[in-house]
Amino acid sequence: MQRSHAVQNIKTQLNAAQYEAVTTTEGPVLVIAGAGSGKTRVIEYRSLYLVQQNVDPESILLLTFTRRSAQEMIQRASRNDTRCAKIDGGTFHSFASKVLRRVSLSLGFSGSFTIYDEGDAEEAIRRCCNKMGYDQDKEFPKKNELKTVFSVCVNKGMSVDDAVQRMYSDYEDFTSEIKTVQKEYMDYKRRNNCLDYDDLLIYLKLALDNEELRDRISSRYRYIMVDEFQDTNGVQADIAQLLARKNGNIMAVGDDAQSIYGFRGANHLNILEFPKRFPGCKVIKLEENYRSTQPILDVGNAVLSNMKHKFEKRLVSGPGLKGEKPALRRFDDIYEEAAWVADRVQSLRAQSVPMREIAILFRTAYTSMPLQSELIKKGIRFKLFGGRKFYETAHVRDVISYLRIVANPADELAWHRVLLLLPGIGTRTVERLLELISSEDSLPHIIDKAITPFCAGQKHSDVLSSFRTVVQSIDSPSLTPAARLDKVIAHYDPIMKAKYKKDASRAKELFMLRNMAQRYDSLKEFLADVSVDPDKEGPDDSEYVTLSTVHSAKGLEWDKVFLIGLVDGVFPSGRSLIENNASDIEEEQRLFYVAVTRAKQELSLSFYDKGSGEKGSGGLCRFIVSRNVKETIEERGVAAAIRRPPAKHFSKRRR
DNA sequence: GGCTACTGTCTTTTT
DNA sequence: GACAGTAGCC
Ligand SMILES: Nc1ncnc2c1ncn2[C@@H]1O[C@H](COP(=O)(O)OP(=O)(O)OP(=O)(O)O)[C@@H](O)[C@H]1O
Repeated sequence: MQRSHAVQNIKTQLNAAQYEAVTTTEGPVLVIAGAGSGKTRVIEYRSLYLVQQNVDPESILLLTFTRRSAQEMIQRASRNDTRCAKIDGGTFHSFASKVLRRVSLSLGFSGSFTIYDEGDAEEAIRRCCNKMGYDQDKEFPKKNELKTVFSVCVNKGMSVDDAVQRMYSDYEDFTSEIKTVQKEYMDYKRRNNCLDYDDLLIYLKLALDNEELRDRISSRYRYIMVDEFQDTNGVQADIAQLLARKNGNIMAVGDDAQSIYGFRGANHLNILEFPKRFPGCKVIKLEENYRSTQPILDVGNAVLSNMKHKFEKRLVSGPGLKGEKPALRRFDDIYEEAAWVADRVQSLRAQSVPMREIAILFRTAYTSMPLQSELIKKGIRFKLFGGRKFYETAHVRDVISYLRIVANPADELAWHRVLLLLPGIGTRTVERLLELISSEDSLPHIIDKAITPFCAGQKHSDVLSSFRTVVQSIDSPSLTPAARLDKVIAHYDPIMKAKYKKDASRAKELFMLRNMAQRYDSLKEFLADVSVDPDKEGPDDSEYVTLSTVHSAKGLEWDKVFLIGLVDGVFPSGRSLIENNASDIEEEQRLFYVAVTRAKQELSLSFYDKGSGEKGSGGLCRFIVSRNVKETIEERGVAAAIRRPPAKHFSKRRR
């Protein structure tokens, strides 16, 4: 009785196609539909529906693109039925990290592995190059280029030869050296008990390829749902398939026109070929858009129609929402634009528009700096997404490294970092110490055999013994991660003050880190989340404007959206133009489509003249210049720009 | 010999 | 503002 009431309730929240997707629980299902058509809502209500059919929530697995979106969906479903909180969800990477801690021994490595972020991986590669003496050659590929090659090999399933030829043909003469570095790098990670992001996927797939392990991992999952399937890569699609092999109940959701992670190996063909991969798959299309007004959708449609790959879909507002044509404004420079946007946000605030319903989107995070200072000047609170900084700043990494050596004493990069901070120790001494450290197998041994003897005859013996004491004291398993951080920070504080003079913001950030750590009981979990979950803070219900890269805005929506910096060479990015690679530029175009379709009621487009540099025209973004797109927008003069006195030319010089 | 402080270069997008 | 490379200092 109660159940049918609940199902009835679900039905009222969905249209017919959505309802069909929600209630088709058995077998493979593909939901493919345009932006704002209610795909996310399908996943949310399907989770709820399953649980209300008395499916064990722990047997439902929800794989999404960011952990934040998984958590949000689960949270919303839980509001209707608290059992939903037990649904298992996360990104492919976070799922892999969790599973591998459990089964790593069967694959031949310890469960206490460290996860490298991009910076760590590059540093490890640098060390491998040095070891081989390749760093002497100035022409040799840079470490980040090498990382890209290795990553492409994994994520696009290519050989080193193909990857080098396709992406860096200049380096073809180095191909055999590059292969050597790759081997060295793999060896290095194994010795140090570390995995990079790609390894997480590779090893998870490896585990799933083994029948017995696959059973151990996947038997508990009876229903699997994957969001944003157009942005999965080959390995991830394989993983999904292997996980679903037993029960066959898998739903993929996505929109091929919104594929924006090709640079990371995503293959938008995955979603189109999903029915081939899963024979008997039911394909459901959602036709109506519930998010945006028709004039906003018209811009999206015009962009869609310009794409080389033709998408037959057209976005139509289901409820027939009316609204203003999106406006396009031109500014003299980026500072004018920033000042104008900040002004507009301020007047919206004066009209009591909730700040949560406003977002300012841009192609690259660092171009938002002028805007940030304008908002600060006006006392408008904002939160920045994308352009990942926090965990990458030197001081945060320093502090985290102390914890890493405790969690995994074989983590050479962490030792390297921590030792270099000590006075009187430079690169040479660090290398000597690392040599000693690598031959010991536990932290106490390392301290006894390597650190203590070294400290003996040193000048700065006071600092060195303080270092030793701290490392020893944070090795106690009974301490919480936060308590350990306290000790580390106490030791690190004077080092930081010496390194960065008077910088209060860094101390504040370490305090934030400590607060985050407080939510964890286990050190390993905390460290795993630091690398696998970029989401820094907990829930925050204060009022703030969202500043975000378009990539990080995927799947989200706001009443008012300002899309700034629509300058050819900025958006599309200069990098994509310089290579003149058609598929890169198309990805930028899809990115623009994603950006436009975030807005519910009001969309403002703006650009400034940059003057043509080497890359791009420096004028208006090429995706807007097309006649059919221009017809969907309203070009506005900028009264505000004239109002601005030359004050900000001042700030321009100072920036 | 090894450490440190200084200078010039370059900055897409993210798990 | 972070990093690589370099010159000078202990
Ligand atoms: N059946 C419906 N009736 C009314 N509103 C709906 C319905 N389905 C979805 N919506 C609303 O439409 C908006 C967009 O939905 P949703 O975020 O699920 O779309 P999406 O397809 O996931 O979009 P994107 O591809 O951009 O991620 C949301 O505000 C959602 O609440």
